[in-house]
Amino acid sequence: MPELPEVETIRSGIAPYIEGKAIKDVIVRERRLRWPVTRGLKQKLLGSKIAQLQRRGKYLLFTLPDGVLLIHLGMSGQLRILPRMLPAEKHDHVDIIFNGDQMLRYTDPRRFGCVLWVSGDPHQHALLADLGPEPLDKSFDGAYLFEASRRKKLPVKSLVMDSHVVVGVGNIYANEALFLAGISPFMPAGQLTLKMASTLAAMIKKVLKVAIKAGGTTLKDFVSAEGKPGYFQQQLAVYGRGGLPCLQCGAILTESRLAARTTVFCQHCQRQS
DNA sequence: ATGCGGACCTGTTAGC
DNA sequence: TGCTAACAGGTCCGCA
Repeated sequence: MPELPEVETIRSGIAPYIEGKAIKDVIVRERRLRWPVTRGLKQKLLGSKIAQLQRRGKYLLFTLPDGVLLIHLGMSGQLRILPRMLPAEKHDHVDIIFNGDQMLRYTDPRRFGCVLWVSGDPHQHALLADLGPEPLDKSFDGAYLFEASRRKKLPVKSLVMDSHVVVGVGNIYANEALFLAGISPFMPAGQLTLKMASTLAAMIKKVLKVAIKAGGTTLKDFVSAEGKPGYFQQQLAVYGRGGLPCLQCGAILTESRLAARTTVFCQHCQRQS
């Protein structure tokens, strides 16, 4: 479900409800996520206050006095603020209950996400240590992307979706950014010029920023912490528009598969090489 | 080292 | 209507 804008929407939506709140109870109904939910999670969390909620790529980091709660939503994860006593449904795997009347509920039908306790510096954790820069940071720019693409034969779309190169760019926004940059998703990364890499980096930033402002993209079931959908889908130029006319030139958009992911582009507007 | 395909899961939808 | 196959917003791992 979530790419960077959706995770950021969740982060900013949840933060005011939980920062400074003490944890009163923790209920784990299903430990079998991507990695097993940390044993003894309840003991780690009970009684402590969440100092802040940060994001690194698509990971959420809940900072507590003795460590960090690391949550990833995978493809189908949801994180919502709900009334404390709301009955659990089928895929409601973890509840974190606060003093007062609210809880944070983790729901994930496909169970590709994770809920892990990390003691010590979370950025040293194996899942975070090797991540690339944040796309909205200054360190991610054309020069960086150009350098990262040298001697690479893989398609440029796969390059920008590699979290070790840059975090947060999933299938929707990779398609959109490549369209805005006028670059074919299939172009071998090593064929990018510095100018193309600069345009692409700029378009990645642009599309992510606009999507964050819109509260993310709701194709099917994405909802924010408060249960509200996102609105960026109204601005998608290519994703989900295969077979429809290109908004720029009117040619029919091509839909194909690249690395087992749906890829939509305009053969006229997006250069092959 | 690089790049690809498979794997992990369930739910929904398209097609016969 | 019902069955089956394909597909879905992620990403780690093993293999060539």
